[in-house]
Amino acid sequence: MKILLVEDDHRIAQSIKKGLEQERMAVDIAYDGIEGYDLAIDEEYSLMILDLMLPGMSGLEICNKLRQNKNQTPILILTARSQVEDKVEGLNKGADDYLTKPFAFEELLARIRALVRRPKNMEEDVLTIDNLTLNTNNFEVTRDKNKIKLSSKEYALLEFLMRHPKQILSKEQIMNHVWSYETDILPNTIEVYIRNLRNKIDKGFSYPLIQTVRGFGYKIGKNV
Amino acid sequence: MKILLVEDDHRIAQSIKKGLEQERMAVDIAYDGIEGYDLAIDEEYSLMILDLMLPGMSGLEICNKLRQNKNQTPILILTARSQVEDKVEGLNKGADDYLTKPFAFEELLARIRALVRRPKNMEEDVLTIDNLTLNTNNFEVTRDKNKIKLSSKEYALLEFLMRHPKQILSKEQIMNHVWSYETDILPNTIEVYIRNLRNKIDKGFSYPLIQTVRGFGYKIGKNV
DNA sequence: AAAAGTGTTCAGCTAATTTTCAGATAAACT
DNA sequence: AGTTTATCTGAAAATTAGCTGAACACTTTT
Repeated sequence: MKILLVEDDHRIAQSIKKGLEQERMAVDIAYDGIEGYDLAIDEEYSLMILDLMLPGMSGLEICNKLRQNKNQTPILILTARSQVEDKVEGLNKGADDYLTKPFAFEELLARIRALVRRPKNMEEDVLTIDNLTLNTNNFEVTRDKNKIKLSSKEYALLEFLMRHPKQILSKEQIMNHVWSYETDILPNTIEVYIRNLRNKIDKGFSYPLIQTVRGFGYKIGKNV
Repeated sequence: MKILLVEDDHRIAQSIKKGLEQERMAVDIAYDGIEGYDLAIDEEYSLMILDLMLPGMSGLEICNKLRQNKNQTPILILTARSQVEDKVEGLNKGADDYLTKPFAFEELLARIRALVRRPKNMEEDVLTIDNLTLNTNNFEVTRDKNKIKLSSKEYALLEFLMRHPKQILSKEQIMNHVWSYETDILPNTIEVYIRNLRNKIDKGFSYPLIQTVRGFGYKIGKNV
């Protein structure tokens, strides 16, 4: 999957690129609107991510022009919170979805997954680990048929763990994926969330699914 | 692989250079920002390592200017712990990653490997010596299919040994690579770690894989 | 306006890890 | 054989990672 990212803020661009590459996607970056537009017409992308505010040509302009040229590639618009009013206009001009900054990386991933999901390649949207399930459509989490109520951060953390089963995820990785790139939290915050999750999904069951790997991080799965 | 290192602390610069050259990389050093910037535009590097605090021109300034000139070379920023807040700004200006001082040399190497890893030349991330394997993705270590649990220092030491099979590594080399350049440990600490590793990966097997070379150091591999 | 829920921090605790110490072993050198 | 020096070892001491109950500031619900 090849993605075009047009974003003038190098920090955001690099961190998105890094994250997407970890998900085995190929990412081209353009740091201004003109460069972005040129790439968009020259290359074949599965998805384009456009920042709204860009030097040279705005995301909306790019979007508009591409659609006029019958380019059907899915487009995701990034906008600052103050620009939310532009949402309507953005979707008008042919964008398929939008995401307000700042966002947690996993939010972006979720949008991307939704946009490039083709009816044919039925993606699995119920994640399952042992007798624990997480339904990404209705956000329902169950263990052994028992419904479990989670707060949104707890849910986001659990989803991240479940998307990387058996992998050890460090606190830093968790921080970078589950929290917005602007927030700065202590490592202890993650410990607290892990405890909360354990209280909800492990407590009362015969074996735990969240494992601590001291010195490295956490992983999800039945312990072998 | 040619690397530019811009660092005004001679001690750190030299020790990094020495370490990288051992890894068969060519290293140019600049001791101030201006010299560094000039080298960066004159030469072609595969990677640049910039200290944040530099006489003449700061690492950020260099980074910024290079990016403005469309220089795409990966940049790794070194920052003191007290300057962590600058992380945001650093990544803003186009740096690809950052590392806080003090660090163990192997941490730096890991970042470098990540930054210059090209999607095409799938690097091997499972190290193997005889029937001993170390998976750098999930930190799993096995000998003859038996999973072995290591603490993080034990793991770091074993990884270092396994990345240099059959080479004799002196206690000093081990100290410089596996421990942060600030920590000061007795040589005996390494002896203790070697014993711990032996207890976990050699004990109970018909032949040992960790060899002592009296007067020189240690090496890993089946003894011939 | 009160109550309940959420995200985050804090301080104290425990247990594992890291480091040191002091005596034992073993190789190398007279 | 005796001495010297490097390495090994068991155990103690110091340090740190992770867990926990509770507090705090905010939001949302009632």
